[in-house]
Amino acid sequence: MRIAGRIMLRRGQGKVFFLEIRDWTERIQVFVGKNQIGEAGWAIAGHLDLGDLVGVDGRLGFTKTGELTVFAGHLVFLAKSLLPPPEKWHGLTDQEQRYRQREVDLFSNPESMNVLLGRSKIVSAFRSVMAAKGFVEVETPTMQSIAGGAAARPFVTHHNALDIDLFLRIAPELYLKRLLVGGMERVFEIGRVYRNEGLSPRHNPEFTMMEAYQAYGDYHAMMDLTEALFASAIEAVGGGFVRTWGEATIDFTLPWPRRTYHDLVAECAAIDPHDPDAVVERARAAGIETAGKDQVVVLSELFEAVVEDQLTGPVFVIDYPAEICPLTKRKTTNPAVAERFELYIKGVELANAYTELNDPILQESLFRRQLAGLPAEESMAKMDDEFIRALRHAMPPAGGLGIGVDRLAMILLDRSTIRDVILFPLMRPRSAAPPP
RNA sequence: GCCCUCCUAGCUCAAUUGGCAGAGCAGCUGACUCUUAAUCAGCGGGUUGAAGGUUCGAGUCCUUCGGGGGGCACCA
Repeated sequence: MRIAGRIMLRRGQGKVFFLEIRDWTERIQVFVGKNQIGEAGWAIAGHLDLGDLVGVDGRLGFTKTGELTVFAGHLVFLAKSLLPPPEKWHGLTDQEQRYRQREVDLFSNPESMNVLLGRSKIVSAFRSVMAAKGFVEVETPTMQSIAGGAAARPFVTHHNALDIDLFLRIAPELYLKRLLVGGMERVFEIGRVYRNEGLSPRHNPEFTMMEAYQAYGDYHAMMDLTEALFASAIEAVGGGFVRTWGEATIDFTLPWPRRTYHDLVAECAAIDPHDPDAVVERARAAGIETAGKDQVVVLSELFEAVVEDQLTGPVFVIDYPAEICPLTKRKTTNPAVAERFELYIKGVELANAYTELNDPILQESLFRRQLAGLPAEESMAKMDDEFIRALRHAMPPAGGLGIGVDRLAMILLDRSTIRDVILFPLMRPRSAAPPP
């Protein structure tokens, strides 16, 4: 049999020694004996160090102690490690180095390898589900002249030939909806979005979002799709539907509860959300500044302060106040309520979806309106003339969905920080001179 | 931006009240043909993140700076 991999351990015993070789799936022991591989092979073997990559041809068998072993008949030097590997027992434990030198982390800590391969399984599962449901994967601009589709501070860059500033996208939403207008009835995109905001265990400036749009669907269809996607992701990484995340236990058994925003505020804050005085009073009690802010902005901040942390299991929070959802269709029975949901798990927002607003007249007026208490930067409502023009050609009624892939990976792979599920999280560059 | 905390050999970590900077692994030399983080004998390896200060004496105390981690804020 023939194997290749990195030398992780070497145990010498005179004219025979044992190697532990690891590839990205497994480790196996190799027996190398002077009499067995001959003078030339023994000469090569003398130069092997921990960290080197070698190829081995030999017979598969068992040692005296019963360990599965490749008895080397021939050794091939594949690549030399000039730098010493991390300590063989503890591996690389320093967080900074694990992120800065991810390649070393990956080959020395199998746990890290499994987590990051697990992330890839989740993304593959998403693609399989979407393909099975007839969605096509597309790619839309990541450099945009208007950073629309979400509320976030964008990164700015510059195109020299056109001499224009461009924003790195904060969401692909508006372009994907233009594809609906064009007749691509089921589209999705998995890609990076960029938000110029702080770093935290749940925030990296670039992160991966999946957005999907389904013509003739609505937000209920998106809830069903979300459940199907998560179920498939859970099956892909294994471990069942009742899972631990840190100290917590999360039960993903389908279906998940669908609770209205209104009911949750009433329940968690113990007030009537329709009573403006009660909302303001309760918000002040929670330490929220209310002066000069619209009622819905206060309500929204109250929701975050009082409700979000109590949303433990997977729960769809549905039917948001229309004023804070400028891209969402209103309920035909109640125009004050938008057909939107957010999926929360242990207080973390994992998904956000709408029945998409497809009325160009209303959309334009919502883009022009600015809610009091919200600076332009924090508003989703940014005028995008190209998008409005597209809507004027008639966009089919549709459901749209966005899922934070990194946060899902964190929860399904039981990691407490988003940096553990991103191959190369953003770090401040080292100022010291790099090694030669 | 604010608060807490950490930074000692390539890696993992010690160093008592402020009193000679150490160990294991890795490396080098030697012994060993069935080991399991192999073992045994020996040898090298340091501007203790940086600069300044207090002190007879600083890895240890103080100040500033750099970097990391955690938390807060931000992220509707």
